Amino acid sequence: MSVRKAQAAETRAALLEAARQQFVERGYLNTKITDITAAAGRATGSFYAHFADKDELLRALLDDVRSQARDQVVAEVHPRDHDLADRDQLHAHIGASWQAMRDHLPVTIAVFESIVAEGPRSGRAWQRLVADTDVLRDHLDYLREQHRPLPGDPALLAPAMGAMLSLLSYALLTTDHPAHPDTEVVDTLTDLLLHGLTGPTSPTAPASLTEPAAPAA
Amino acid sequence: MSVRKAQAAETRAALLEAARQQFVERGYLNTKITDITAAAGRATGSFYAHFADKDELLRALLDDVRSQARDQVVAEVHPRDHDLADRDQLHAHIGASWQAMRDHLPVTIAVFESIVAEGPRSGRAWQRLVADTDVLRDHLDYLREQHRPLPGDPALLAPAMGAMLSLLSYALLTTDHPAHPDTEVVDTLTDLLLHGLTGPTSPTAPASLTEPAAPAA
DNA sequence: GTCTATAGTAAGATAGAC
DNA sequence: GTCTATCTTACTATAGAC
Repeated sequence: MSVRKAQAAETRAALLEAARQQFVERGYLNTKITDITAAAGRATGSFYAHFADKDELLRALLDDVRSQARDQVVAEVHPRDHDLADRDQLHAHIGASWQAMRDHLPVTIAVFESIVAEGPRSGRAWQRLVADTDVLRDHLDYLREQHRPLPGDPALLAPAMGAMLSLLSYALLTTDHPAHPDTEVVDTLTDLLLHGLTGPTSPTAPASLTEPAAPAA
Repeated sequence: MSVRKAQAAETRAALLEAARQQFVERGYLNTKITDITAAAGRATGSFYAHFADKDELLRALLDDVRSQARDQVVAEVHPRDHDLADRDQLHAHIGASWQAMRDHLPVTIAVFESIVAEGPRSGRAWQRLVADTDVLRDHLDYLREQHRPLPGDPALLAPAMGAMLSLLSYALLTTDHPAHPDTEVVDTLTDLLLHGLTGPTSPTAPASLTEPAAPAA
């Protein structure tokens, strides 16, 4: 690679990194092109040598995230018959999603804002919710095929679960002094999604069929 | 009321109504002041005789919604000891929330967009999630006081449930051809939140203690 | 490719007649 | 209070030297 190309790649990388920082600091919509170039220590005009506009830069950031995610998936292998009704496996799924959103917080924020900014008629919020919960839905379909009891259509359940994770992570991760640590959030969401508000044993079930009335925690 | 005042009130109402329409059509952020005045059949300058900016207009819309909601709450009375572990009552709660978001769709959309536009550092997403699920949290606290089993801290559970409702409603209600009717959504969310993915009876429980194996739907 | 300087644009907000 | 016309601003995006 020539010196010129290396410098160009460096500038491009600096712009991407500066953008990440600014997106967390100001949000995607409030970040101006000049905010990015200033944070990267470059001139305004240099931005356009690498990206047509802010949107194209965001797509570049997204590509990075996706290629990373692809590597991870390949590394882990991910069979369809994961049993989401098993607490450990559900916990792992939710924990991984949460961690991914935290790891890629600038992109998480930027994508969220850009989708909302597109306006309601675009229908992209639903599109993305469906797309992002594709794997989840596949697992639920598998459960259904096995005649496991499910509270509803996997095509609706998966986006619903994704909505909870997505908005809650956005809200919590963008708070300076989070009221709840990650472990608590993941544990709570796991138990909520696994057994609901009523807990593992229904409180209305006759006591004789359950344990000898354990004292509540 | 004088004629002049009546005309003014009429213009104000026309602006509010036009804004509602435009917010659904274009979204809050993409709606220009001129879009509102044009849709209301008024001149651009007239806007500023009634509102300082778009944000103040949104606050006016919010006040309308809040006063309506207040009336409804007063009408229904709403005791703290509603039992959210009872399916009918949980179903009613979720159904009412869903219906409210649909009824006030323009404001739902606008508030959502304006919060996101404020950027991540404002922390307002979490603030609003907590504020909007205030009543829900109160019900959960009550359950906890009665030593009912809960999957986690009501201070986290309530916002989590609110996040699911909020983002899912935004995504679904802004789709032209919704893939799922309201009744299905409310039913599914109710069952998911009540008993989780595992359904009312744990699939790992010995069959002898449950019903004689009903065929899956 | 990167810089400085500037052109272009879109929208918010105001002035002043009626 | 409402209108038309205009001012202002803030940002995007480009031009042209190096």
